[in-house]
Amino acid sequence: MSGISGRRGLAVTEPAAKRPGRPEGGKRQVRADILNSAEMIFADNGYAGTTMREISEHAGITQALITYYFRSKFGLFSETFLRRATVIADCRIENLSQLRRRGLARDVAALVEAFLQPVLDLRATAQGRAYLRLHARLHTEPPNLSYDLRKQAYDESTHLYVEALHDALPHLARIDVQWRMTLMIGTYLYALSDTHRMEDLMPDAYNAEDAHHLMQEVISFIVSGLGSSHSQGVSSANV
Amino acid sequence: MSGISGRRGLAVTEPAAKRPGRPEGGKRQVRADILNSAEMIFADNGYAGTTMREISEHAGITQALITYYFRSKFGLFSETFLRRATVIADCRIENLSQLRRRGLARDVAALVEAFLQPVLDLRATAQGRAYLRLHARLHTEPPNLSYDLRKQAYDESTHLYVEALHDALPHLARIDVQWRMTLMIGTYLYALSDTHRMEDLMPDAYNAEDAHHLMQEVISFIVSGLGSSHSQGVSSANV
DNA sequence: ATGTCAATTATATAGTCGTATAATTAATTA
DNA sequence: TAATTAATTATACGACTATATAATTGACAT
Repeated sequence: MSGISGRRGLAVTEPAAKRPGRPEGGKRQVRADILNSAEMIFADNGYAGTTMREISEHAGITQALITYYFRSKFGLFSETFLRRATVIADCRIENLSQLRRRGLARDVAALVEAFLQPVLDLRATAQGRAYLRLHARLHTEPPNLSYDLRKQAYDESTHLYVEALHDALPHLARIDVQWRMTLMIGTYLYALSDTHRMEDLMPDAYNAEDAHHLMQEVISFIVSGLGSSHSQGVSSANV
Repeated sequence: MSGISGRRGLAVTEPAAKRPGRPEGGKRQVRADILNSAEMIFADNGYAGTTMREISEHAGITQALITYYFRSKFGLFSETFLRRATVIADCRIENLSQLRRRGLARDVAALVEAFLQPVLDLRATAQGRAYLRLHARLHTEPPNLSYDLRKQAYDESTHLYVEALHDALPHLARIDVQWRMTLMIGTYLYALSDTHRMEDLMPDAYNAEDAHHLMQEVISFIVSGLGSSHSQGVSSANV
């Protein structure tokens, strides 16, 4: 904009220096800036659909700086995902402990809430919603990208909840609990990441105020599904 | 068959000619071959992660032939998706009509089955399972890719089922029916596409009985979720 | 038989991708 | 203060991308 000084002012956080070399001030938190940009763009375009250039432009730095901090595209992707995933998993584990201390660990609804609370909270910020989309998308990315990350981040906490649910639903076989846990994850991932489609299906009635309503819908849907008895439905073999 | 030797024999279906020009026999159904290859590869790698080369090699033809039949990469993607989507949507509509004729249109479980039957049947073949993965993945692809396709293919039939479900669950507000319909779609998409990963992980332990069992799990989970009453759950505001 | 059209390969092109490396500047340390 | 390290830009590179075009061959109608 302003001639010689040549600051672009397009970066998300700060103008940033344009000359090579270490910039003057301390603490530029450019690392976090890169992660935030990556979170947004990976969420929107997926891994293969995202370019390093796009991220670096969004973050207001050069591509080489991404390599400097994260070694490679996949290194960046991995850290972007794990940054929040570990927090979510830890929070779920802590919530479960709290339920146990309060003697509520056999209440299915309480377990579902304890499991979902960390991701529901993410809906409060645009950055958090971006992560939710990234998270949902990871389940459809090629296994060589997603499998280890999912396993590393979520296996432990998910297994703890399967056990807790099995205690809360002792009449179910363990494998059935696992399936229902899977269905629950699919339900919330789709619901939380695909608000656009919801708006499409109900163009007139959607507003941000209904976030709480959606939460209740999701939780009651899941709680009912988890506790369903096999007898119902399946009326005729072929319709 | 031999003639000028250079046949490669690597194509999925037939040896195919190597020289330029129109090949000798009639009816090579190469168009369908391309669609099948595209279905597989788009399903595994997503739109951005798939290259025309990969598809053409898998189909045993040259890249230019894809452009010849489908104009562009997106043209191929679009036709790959719509080829089965229109069949699924039509089948759902027909199933609903049949339920109405048989007086079962107010049975929630019957409605769920009628809606799911076309996609459940796709699980019978590897090609069909590939489409299911592609279908699930479409919901996380960038909107400019997926929006119009989804809308064009599924909006009509989905709206018909929302109306039918509203008739079957008259105590619910219409918007709640729409929420639950969305949750149902998320549940089955995740369940059916994730199943493929299960098959990959334990190829030996997977059999048709388990498939039927899973189907019942999914249906009863969804039927319970659809009919859930709001009162349950939501025990304490913050866990 | 002959000319037109359908179906295919071969080749070229302009652009974009991830990554590697060198140059540069400031902060930190000895 | 001198040397080293951290953080940044600039530039280059080979591989790969989607697509366009030309050449080639057989089928088919006249």
